Amino acid sequence: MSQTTVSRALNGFPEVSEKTRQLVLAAAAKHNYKPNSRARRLATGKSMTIGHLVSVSKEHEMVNPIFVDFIAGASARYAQSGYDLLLSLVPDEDEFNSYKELAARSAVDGVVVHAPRANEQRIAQLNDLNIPFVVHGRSSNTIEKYNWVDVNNERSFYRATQLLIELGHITIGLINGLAEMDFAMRREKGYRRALKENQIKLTDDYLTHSEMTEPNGYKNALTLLDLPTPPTALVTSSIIMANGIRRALDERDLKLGRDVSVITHDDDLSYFRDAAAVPVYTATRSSVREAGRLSADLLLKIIADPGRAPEGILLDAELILGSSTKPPRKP
Amino acid sequence: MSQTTVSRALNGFPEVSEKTRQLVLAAAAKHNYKPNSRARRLATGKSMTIGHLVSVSKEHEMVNPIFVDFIAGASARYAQSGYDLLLSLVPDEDEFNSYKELAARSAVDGVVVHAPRANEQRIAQLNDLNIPFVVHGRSSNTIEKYNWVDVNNERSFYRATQLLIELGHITIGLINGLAEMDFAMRREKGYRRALKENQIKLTDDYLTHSEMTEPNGYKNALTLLDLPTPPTALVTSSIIMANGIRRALDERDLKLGRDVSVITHDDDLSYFRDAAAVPVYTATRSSVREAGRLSADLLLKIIADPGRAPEGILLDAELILGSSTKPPRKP
DNA sequence: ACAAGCCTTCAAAGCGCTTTGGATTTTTTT
DNA sequence: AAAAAAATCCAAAGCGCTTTGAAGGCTTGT
Repeated sequence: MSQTTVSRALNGFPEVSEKTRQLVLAAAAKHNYKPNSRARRLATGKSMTIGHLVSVSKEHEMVNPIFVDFIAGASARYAQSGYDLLLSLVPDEDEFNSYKELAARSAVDGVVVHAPRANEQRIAQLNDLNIPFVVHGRSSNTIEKYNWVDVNNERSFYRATQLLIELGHITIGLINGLAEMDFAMRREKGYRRALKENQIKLTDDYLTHSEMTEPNGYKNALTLLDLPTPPTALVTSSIIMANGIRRALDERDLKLGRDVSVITHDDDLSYFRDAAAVPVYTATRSSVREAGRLSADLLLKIIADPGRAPEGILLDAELILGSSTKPPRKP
Repeated sequence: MSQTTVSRALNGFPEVSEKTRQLVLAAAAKHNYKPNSRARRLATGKSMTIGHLVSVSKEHEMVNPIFVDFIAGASARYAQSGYDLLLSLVPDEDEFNSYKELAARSAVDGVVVHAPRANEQRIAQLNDLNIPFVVHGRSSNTIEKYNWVDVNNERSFYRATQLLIELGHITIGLINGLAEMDFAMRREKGYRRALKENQIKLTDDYLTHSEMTEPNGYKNALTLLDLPTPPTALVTSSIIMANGIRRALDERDLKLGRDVSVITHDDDLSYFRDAAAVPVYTATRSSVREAGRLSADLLLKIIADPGRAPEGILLDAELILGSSTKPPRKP
């Protein structure tokens, strides 16, 4: 049997009879034959690989655990379509060079961009490189068209803040992610809008920006609690920070909910799933794993049809009531 | 200039003069030329790719965040040596098939095995497939020779338990990872040995096994605290569970350290770095990122020299004193 | 000045597939 | 039964590199 026939049988071309195809498939299965990826990729001109470049800040060397869940969502989709996932953690200063290199040696058919900043250089750069990509998040100060999957951060944090205000809170702190991050900026915007609409004036002292680690949650909560007029409620961007906040409250002998209300954004991380009947935290919840799935689907669509007009997928976070929010304690 | 000369100049062969090489390099830099990965890999017969298969339990769909930090460590090493990192999250039931498929289509030059069980099938299977691999961890009930990088789990937990006993604790609980995991088994062994050497007899009620999530830490701590004779000290396998334990203590109005002592294993995760002058938790600490680096180095060595005798690298966790351990409270 | 020897360059083969275009066989139509 | 059409199959080219084996250009020694 000729090489051509085998190749066609394996790749589902119609020129080969069903009988022959079955024969080929049986033989392949028997000998555990799979076409060599390297040869196949050279012949087809496709890399059958999606790149995920996540940048690691040189100073802090930190990698946000949400990536695992995001990638868990995406990975399954790639596998279904026969794509491999190439992961690269790059120091943020040579982020662009990494993209350029991947493009030059054409190692990937597409990439997903993680953690975009409010004005993100990578988007224009990737458009220039002409390599299909999807951004997980958006970039506010970018005019270029691009594909993205994001949560409605502004609205979520507006609602969260609004909820606290309706409960009677006036002094509300925001423990946010790094200031340059797009999601952090949008969340701050939502927070500010709610305050403004309710004629609440707060200085920027009630606002912190940092990498969303547990220790930072702790530290920033303490900072806010030490203000002359400490907040009676906190909004925070990550359930990991919320863990730190709880530790700070604990140390100050304050009770979560009773003494200080907390609303957190909840990415529904598998190792922090707040799934009790009454969740621990009132939260703006949106599954980052689902975002991973959607991003993967979108990227595969773009690759299949390069002419496609850029698309944005906006996910609405649910506002889930838990036991960490109560009216402020009467003095 | 001929293709040969260019290829040799780029790949650092001695047959090309320094002058020519500089010329070639300059031209390559100018046009941002990088040899096409696909072609190069076919020609050399190497995939220049390392596979990381992490298995996702079908039911829980969970991915342990320690992978991010481990991979962050490994990824840098791969990049240095020109290797790509192929990440695949596979449902645990078709773990083996995934390896087989990777081998058949020869998509990787080596793999690292994550989260080995006490008797791990994959080791024999990979030896059969004859594909270079390193295990992050070990597998107790495996006779095969293999390369591994592991922490001295048994000794760490022996020391941790011993420390609690020396402080005066008698009733000590262990909140461990899944029972089938090798690390969990070893840690239990260390815990039991310390108890035994001190003639302390405890039923298995003081021992829990589960995936190491925050909610499980919480739940299991409550279970232990609700025993007729509640433990005055707890040892746990993950700082994420420790967060859950602290929540449980908080809910019971118990103070970490004062009322209940806790020692946790600390993988030094970037988002949970316990770096205060006096750490929050007394901990057996070992950087999983460092383990990632070492595993990568070892794997690259094996690939470069396939004849190499299998090697094991045993890391000793430090026992770090924090403020979560005190003598038991006098009743 | 010429042969020997080394340094440098090159043409061509080959990596293991897919894909093209043509050849062969089988089926259908007249 | 012969011709036309459809269904199969096949040989060979090509994907973009690396690598082999041989040729060309320089230098050195006599």
